[in-house]
Amino acid sequence: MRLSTYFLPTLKENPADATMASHRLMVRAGLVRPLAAGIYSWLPMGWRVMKKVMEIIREEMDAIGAQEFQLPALNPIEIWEETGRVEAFGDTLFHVKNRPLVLAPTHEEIFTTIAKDHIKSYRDLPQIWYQIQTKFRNEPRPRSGVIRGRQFFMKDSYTFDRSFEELDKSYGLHREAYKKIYSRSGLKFFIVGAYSGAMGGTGSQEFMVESTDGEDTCAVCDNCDYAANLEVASSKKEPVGRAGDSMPVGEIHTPNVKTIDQVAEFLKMSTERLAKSLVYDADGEAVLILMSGNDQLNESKLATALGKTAYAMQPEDLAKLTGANAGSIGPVGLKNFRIIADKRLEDANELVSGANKDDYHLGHIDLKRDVKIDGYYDLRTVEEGEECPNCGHKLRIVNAIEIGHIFKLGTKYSAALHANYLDVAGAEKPIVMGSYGIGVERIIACHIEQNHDDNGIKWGKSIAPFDVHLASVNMDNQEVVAAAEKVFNELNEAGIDVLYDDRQGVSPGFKFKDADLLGMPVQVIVGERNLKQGNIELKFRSTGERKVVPAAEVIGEIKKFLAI
RNA sequence: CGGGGCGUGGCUCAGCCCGGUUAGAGCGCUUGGUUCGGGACCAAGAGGUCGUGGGUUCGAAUCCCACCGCCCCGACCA
Repeated sequence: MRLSTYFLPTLKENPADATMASHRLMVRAGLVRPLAAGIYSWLPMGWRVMKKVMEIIREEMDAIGAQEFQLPALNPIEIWEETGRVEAFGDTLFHVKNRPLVLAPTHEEIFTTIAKDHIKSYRDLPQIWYQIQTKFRNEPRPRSGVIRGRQFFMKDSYTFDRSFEELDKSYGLHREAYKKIYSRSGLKFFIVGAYSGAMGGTGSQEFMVESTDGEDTCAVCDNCDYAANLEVASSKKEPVGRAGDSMPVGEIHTPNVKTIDQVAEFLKMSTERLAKSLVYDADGEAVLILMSGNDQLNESKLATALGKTAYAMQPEDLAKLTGANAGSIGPVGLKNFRIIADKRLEDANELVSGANKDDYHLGHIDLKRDVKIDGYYDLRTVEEGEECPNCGHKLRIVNAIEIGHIFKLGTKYSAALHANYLDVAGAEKPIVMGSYGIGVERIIACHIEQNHDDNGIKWGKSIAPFDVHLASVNMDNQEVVAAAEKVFNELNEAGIDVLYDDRQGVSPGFKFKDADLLGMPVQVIVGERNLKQGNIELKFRSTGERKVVPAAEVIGEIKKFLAI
C-alpha cells in the first residue's frame, strides 16, 4: 500500500476530548473517527487491525469446533419479552420507533430460538455456535473512546449441552480458547471470578486487563492465582466472634454521635463491635443489613444474597419505617423488616447499634439472643491489603478493563423459550447453555494501552495493520526512490504487508514521526546517507533498536524478525 | 439521571470576565520557489451561520434565558 494514495488522516496534536492513551492514539493514527457519543467510524487503517483481531478469534473458535453464524441485529421485541429482558435491560435496550423491533444488545434469545426450532434430540448435542456481530446498547454514558460505546463489535458464542457436566466441558473449552485469543493478540491479562448479574446462571469469569482507567475493580493475589472482581471477591478477614458472656442490653445516650468513627470515639471502643445498620428496599420489602464497623456493603453481593436488586432507602423514608434517622437505626425490636447480616458478625455479641430512637444507641447486643437474623451472608467489600482467601498473601486492589466474560447460563433461556431436547430415555429436558463474549474493540484499545510510548503506537506483530513501514527519505533522489521501490516490490512479492511512505515533498522528520505514530513493528528507512554504502536502515518500533544492513539483506532480515 | 467543564476555519486554541473597526494565532490546506535523516523555510492565497433559537442593547463571539452537542466525575453497566 502506497501512503501517497492511502486514506490515512493522522493528527499531529492530541484531540481535545480524548484522555486515555489508546483513545488519543487511535484518533491520531487515523484508525477511527468519532461520529457521535460512543459511536465510531472505522477508517481503513483501523479496520485492518479489526479484521486481524477477528481472524484470530475465528481461528481459535473454529479450533474448538465452534460454527460461525451471522444473526440479525434487528429482533422482534416479542422474543425479548418472553425472557423478561425488555424489562431487565430497561433503557439500555434500543427500541425501534416505527416497528415492534429492538436492536440486539446480545443474542441469547435468537440463538436459543434457533436451537429450540432445530435441536430435538440428545443426538443433536453438543453444539457451539458463535458470531462476530455489531451490538447496540444505549449506554447511559459512553466513555474511554471505543471501550464503552453504544455500538460495538462482540464475538458472542453459545454452547448447548445435555447436562451441567457437559456444560463444564464447553465452558472449559472457551476458557482455554480465550486465553489463546488474548495471548495471540499480545495482551497481558488475568482471569477473575465474576458476578453474573442480570445474565443469570450458575457461575462466570471475566478476562481482565489491568489499567488505571479500567471501569472494574478486582482483588488480585500476586502469590497464588486468586483473582476476583470486587463484586464477588472475599478475603480472610476474621469474624468478630463472641466476647465473653453477654451483658443485658442497655440504652446509651449518644447525642450527635452518628458515624461509626464518632461512636467508636465516644464509647472508647474499636469499630469492630459497632454493628452498622443499612436500610435497603428490595422490591418493596424493607431490609436491614448489619455490617461490622466500617466494612463497606457490596451491593452486588447483596443482590446475590437477596436474589434481587435492592436500592438504598431514601433518608426521608427511614424515619417513617424505623422511628429514627440514619445513624440511630438498629436491629433490636425492629418490626416489619427482614434482617440480614454480614458473615463477620455471625453469632457475635457485645455489639453496639442504633436504638431506633434519635441520639440513642444500644449496647451489649447479642445477635443470638436479641435479634432474629434471617441469614448471614458475605456482604462486605474486600479492601487493599486484606489476606487472600486461598493463601493468605496480601491482596492488591486494581482497576481493570473487562475484555471477555464467560457464563454458565444453565437453563434460564432454554426454559423460558422452551428449548428442550429428548434424552436417551425419551424424557424432555431443557438444553443446558453457556454464553461467552469478547469485546473486539477492547482488544485493540487494550493492546494500544499496553504497547505505546509518547511518540505513538507500538503494534505487536500479530495484529499490526501492516508488518512493515517503508519510508523513502527523499522522493527527489532517483536512487533512493529506485531502492525503495525495489524493497516495496520484493516485500509485496514475499506476501509481507507493507505500508510505503512514498509521499512527495514531505520532510524526513515528518515521515519518521508518522512512522512512529502509526507504529508498525519494523520500519525500513531508505535514505541517501546509507544508500551511498549500499545500505538500508531497519528500525524496530518496540525496542527502538536500529540496524543498518546491505540492501540485498533487507528482505531476509525482515523475514527473520517476523519469523516467517 | 446528579455534579463539573467545553462548544470560535479541518485540528489545537486565544479573544468573552469589563459589549464597540474588516474575529485572531499556530498547525493543516492551495499555488510558486527553496529545502531534504526526526513534525523545514520564504512568499502569495483559500477557508469562520463564533453550537442553535430567543432576549437585552444604538450595537452581542462577549451579557441573560432556553435548547442541542461533546468530554470528565458519579449513578448505572448482561
